Amino acid sequence: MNIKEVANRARLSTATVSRTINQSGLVRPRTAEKVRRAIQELGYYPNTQARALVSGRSQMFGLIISDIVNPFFPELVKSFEFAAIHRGYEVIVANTDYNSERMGGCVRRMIERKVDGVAIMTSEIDSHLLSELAHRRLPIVFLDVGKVKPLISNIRVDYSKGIGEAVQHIVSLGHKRIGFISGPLTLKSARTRRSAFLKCISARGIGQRRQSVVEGNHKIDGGELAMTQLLSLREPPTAVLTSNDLTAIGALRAITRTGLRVPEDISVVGFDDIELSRFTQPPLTTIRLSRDELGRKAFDALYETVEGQARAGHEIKVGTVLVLRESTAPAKSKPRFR
Amino acid sequence: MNIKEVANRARLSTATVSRTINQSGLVRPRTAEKVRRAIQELGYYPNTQARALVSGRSQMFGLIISDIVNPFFPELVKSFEFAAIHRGYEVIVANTDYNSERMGGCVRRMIERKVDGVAIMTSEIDSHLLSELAHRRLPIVFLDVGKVKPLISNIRVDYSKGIGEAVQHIVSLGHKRIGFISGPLTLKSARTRRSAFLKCISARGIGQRRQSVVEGNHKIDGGELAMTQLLSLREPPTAVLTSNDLTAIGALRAITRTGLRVPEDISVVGFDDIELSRFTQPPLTTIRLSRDELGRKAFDALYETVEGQARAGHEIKVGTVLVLRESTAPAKSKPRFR
DNA sequence: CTGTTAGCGCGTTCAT
DNA sequence: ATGAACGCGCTAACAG
Repeated sequence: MNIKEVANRARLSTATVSRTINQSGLVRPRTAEKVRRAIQELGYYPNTQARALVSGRSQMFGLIISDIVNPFFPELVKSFEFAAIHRGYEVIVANTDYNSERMGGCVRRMIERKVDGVAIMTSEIDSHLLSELAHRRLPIVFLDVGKVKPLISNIRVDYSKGIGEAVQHIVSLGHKRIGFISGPLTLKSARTRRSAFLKCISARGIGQRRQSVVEGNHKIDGGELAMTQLLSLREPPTAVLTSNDLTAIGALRAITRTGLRVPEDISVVGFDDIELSRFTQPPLTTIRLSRDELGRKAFDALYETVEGQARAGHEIKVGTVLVLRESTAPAKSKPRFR
Repeated sequence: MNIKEVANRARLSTATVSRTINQSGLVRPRTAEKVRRAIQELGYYPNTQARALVSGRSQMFGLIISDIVNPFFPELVKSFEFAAIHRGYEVIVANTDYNSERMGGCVRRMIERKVDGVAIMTSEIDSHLLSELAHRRLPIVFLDVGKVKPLISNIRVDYSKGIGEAVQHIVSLGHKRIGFISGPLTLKSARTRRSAFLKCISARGIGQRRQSVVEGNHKIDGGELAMTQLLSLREPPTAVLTSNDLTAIGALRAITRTGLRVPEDISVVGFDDIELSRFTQPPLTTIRLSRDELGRKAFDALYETVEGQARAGHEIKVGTVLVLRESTAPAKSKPRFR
């Protein structure tokens, strides 16, 4: 089943069939109709491989993420794919499992499959991989890494706005001792969030103790552990910001387990606004980073670069915004500790 | 950058290079070494498209799921991909969004991309799509749908064991009124789970009222709503089984909101054992269906069919097993209702 | 407007 | 053991 069979059936040449399929406009409507009928009757689909071979474009994008099981990513993947399909692109997804060595394998696969571009949405990037990539003249879009160049786009997340709003919110509720549970500091994104928080705090002239900034692992158990640490301080914070929602959920658990209540005794703020956050007990006040937007804009960046004539890279901003729910409340004058 | 350049550099023919790459064994070790060096120096990767074109095999599998955002699927996708990469296959994932019309588009994409096989892991399948697929001589693996034929494999989930264990567990705790919250009955999988439950119940000679089997939507809000219905009955059930964990989490919420407690007042059992279930309040007793196993076995089925000489379909069983956590407890003699 | 034909990069005969 | 040449399905350049 190929273009030749269609041509035979329509009693036309393969060229005419090809032109009809590709809407080149140089085909008489009546002829085109014949072609379409033949295609219909045979249930013919063009062979993408062959097309890719001759055109040099695979119409595929790679999407590299850390871990599809992390609830941060599925929405990102979904919106990226949605945008892609819409434009006739296919997506190859690869997980690095937070392992920068696996990244090499992912990139290799992408190159072998001749993708037209790659979105690298992980927070860890091996720098010597970058040179390998640049070498390939492959359009890439990064998340918060490196700088814009020809072929290289970048999505910049503006953490400061959302975190600023959160700190403002917490401060206006009368909280004085504000803690922070970061992600694993090996992750660039975790470091960025942490320093954005610290900057915000000090900009407001709030004294910040070293010990009330602790490290989690961006998972529930890490959040729980970290919160337990904070609770064991002589003067525990009355409000805690976290580096992602899973961490916040862990914190919720630690607090509840101790017999304290959220938000009456301690306020908690998450980060990301994953689906689940609406359903925690209590629903989580959190800083939303729209993965939907991230995925869509990542695709757009690649698409613009590939289809555009200049092949220029783009710099795209994505904002964060505070979502108020029920895990934050005014500070008690005398918080009840055991 | 192609095989010809490598050949030139190694002062050999493209045929020899090709043979070396494909391990045909017909190359003198010293010659092969030359080729490898040239490949190394040029950083050459074979063009997968061209290979696919000539070999007729794309080394890609399609994976069709309902919705990557549904926490049931990411693990499945991950294990499928893991197995695939391991064997040199690439994966194209497609979401139907529970929309059987979109399924058509997904299948179309798969065919266009000339995948070597498709795993259809959604619970809804348009029957007239099946004929289209069968027509293509495309290896397929289904989940609980249809029967095994040449090229067509099937994964059968044995719901009865896990559900049997759960019912047994609940009954042995002294519960008499056992409710069930199903998934949307438009979904085959939901209907299967529901009827497995009903069969179990009646097999044990437990009277089952119609009204204590209600329909959810496999999401948290649906579970909450359905549980609210159950709670408003004159004699609400003292234990509730659900069609998936999200539903169970919704039920948890509804119960807690009413001022009742889990498991003291009402026991809840989930289904699937998603990651999250360990972290609910209380941790969820649930019937585990390993998505990991599902993904791996789905890949294996396709792989065996494609690489095997007989191209036969396979029937693979996947079991379920009860995971005891803390959302179930002995029935109170007189449950406290408001 | 339509047909003929030359590659795209590679695997695979068929020679040597 | 190695090389020359054909063809996979398609698009594009050139002819008509």
